[in-house]
Amino acid sequence: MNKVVVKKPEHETIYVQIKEMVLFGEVVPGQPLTIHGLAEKLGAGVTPVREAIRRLTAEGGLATLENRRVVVPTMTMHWLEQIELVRLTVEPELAEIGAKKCGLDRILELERLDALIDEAIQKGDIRGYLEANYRFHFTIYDAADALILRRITESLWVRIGPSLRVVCGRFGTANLTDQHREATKGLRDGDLEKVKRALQEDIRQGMEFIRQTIEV
Amino acid sequence: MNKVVVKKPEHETIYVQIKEMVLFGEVVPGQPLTIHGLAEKLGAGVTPVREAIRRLTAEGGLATLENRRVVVPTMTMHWLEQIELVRLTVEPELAEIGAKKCGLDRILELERLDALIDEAIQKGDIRGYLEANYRFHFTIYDAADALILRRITESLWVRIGPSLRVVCGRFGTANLTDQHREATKGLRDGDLEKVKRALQEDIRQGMEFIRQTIEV
DNA sequence: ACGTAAATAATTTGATCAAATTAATTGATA
DNA sequence: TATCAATTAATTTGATCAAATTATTTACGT
Repeated sequence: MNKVVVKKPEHETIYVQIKEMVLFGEVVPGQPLTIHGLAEKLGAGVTPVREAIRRLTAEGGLATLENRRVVVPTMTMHWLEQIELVRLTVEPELAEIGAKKCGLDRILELERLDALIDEAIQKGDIRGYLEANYRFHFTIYDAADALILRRITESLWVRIGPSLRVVCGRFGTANLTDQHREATKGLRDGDLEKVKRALQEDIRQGMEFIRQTIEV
Repeated sequence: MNKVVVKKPEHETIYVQIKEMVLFGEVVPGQPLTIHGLAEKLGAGVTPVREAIRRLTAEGGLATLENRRVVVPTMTMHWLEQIELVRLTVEPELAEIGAKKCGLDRILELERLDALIDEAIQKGDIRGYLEANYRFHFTIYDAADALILRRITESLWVRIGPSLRVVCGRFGTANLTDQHREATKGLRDGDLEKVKRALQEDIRQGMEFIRQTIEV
């Protein structure tokens, strides 16, 4: 009867929920969020929501104005360049390390996710696309078992989530392209360099899409 | 009478205080921290302390165990490598951008801080050394005005703060070396490449010190 | 002495409330 | 109608308390 069921505190659960709202485009750049509003929407008390917001703010997914108001940050060209620099350094590295450790089960999972992505694109399901795309990337990254790089990467993804939502909304999902097929092929062939290059190109394309939605 | 005095909330103040405890070595790797203990020590209520801890945990300066206990994380070789990779990418970049925008006032400030560092080394003042060293680096980085890179860097520094404290404690401050003189010379001469190389070398040296204190 | 179970203490967690702060609305005046 | 001050409403903030959880101590039997 060795119960290893570690009951997680509510602020942890709330944190994940709000993070996914940001990550998967349920929230729009510039949108103001109130503590009460979130608490009500999520059916939670105000205390756990506050802690979750602080955490997400520390990660860059939200921002507190000097008025103490919490908003979803809007992307700027200046930020985009910084994010791209770090993504292009960290994510291909994560992908290379991860690719070495990817077993067949994980490769199959990746191919399943890639199919899900295509399906979401077909249906124009923005939320579905964003979620499957996220899970595809982080399924590789998680294999790398590099906590710090992983957390840095996640903090960059929460920053671009709302912008990706705008991209999909403006241009539709049909025009989206990615390098996932190349990546999974590389994985199957054990070609680490191919995986790395695929991720690099995938990131560049993604950032380019976002770049087009930023007003000068 | 345009009063622009924005009174900051207490959790913000507490956050800064705890962060500096971590950053400047007032806290030791593995050390447990309690919410009540911090609240009492800092003369604050328990609510702001909780929010500050969540924030710092998100940045990696603290960690919550599965027991819900909060501790100062201990460095591992695995983490060290990840931190070094990102530091060597981001900080020289920040330094180069920052160096371009450094006016004379900032250069003078840097030389003042460098003198402070030497003084602290002389006196064996660990806390003084760590604080001056931090301010030296971030005086350059702040000039770059690149918020995202700056926050990533800060999150790496809170991870190494406690370890640097251990380094100083074990080997003494007398054996510390840095490349600050090279950096300030480069700044005065407008030699951006020199500044960048100095920072790279400075980081490499610092990480090497820490590496020696990690048990295998 | 040693290990184990029960009891006690300490801590975290989340709800609730009052005070402070900020935003929105109203109404008066030009 | 537009502007500005005053009022009202909404929100954040921090303290406090009860419940839940975890750690520590005590007591007991071998």
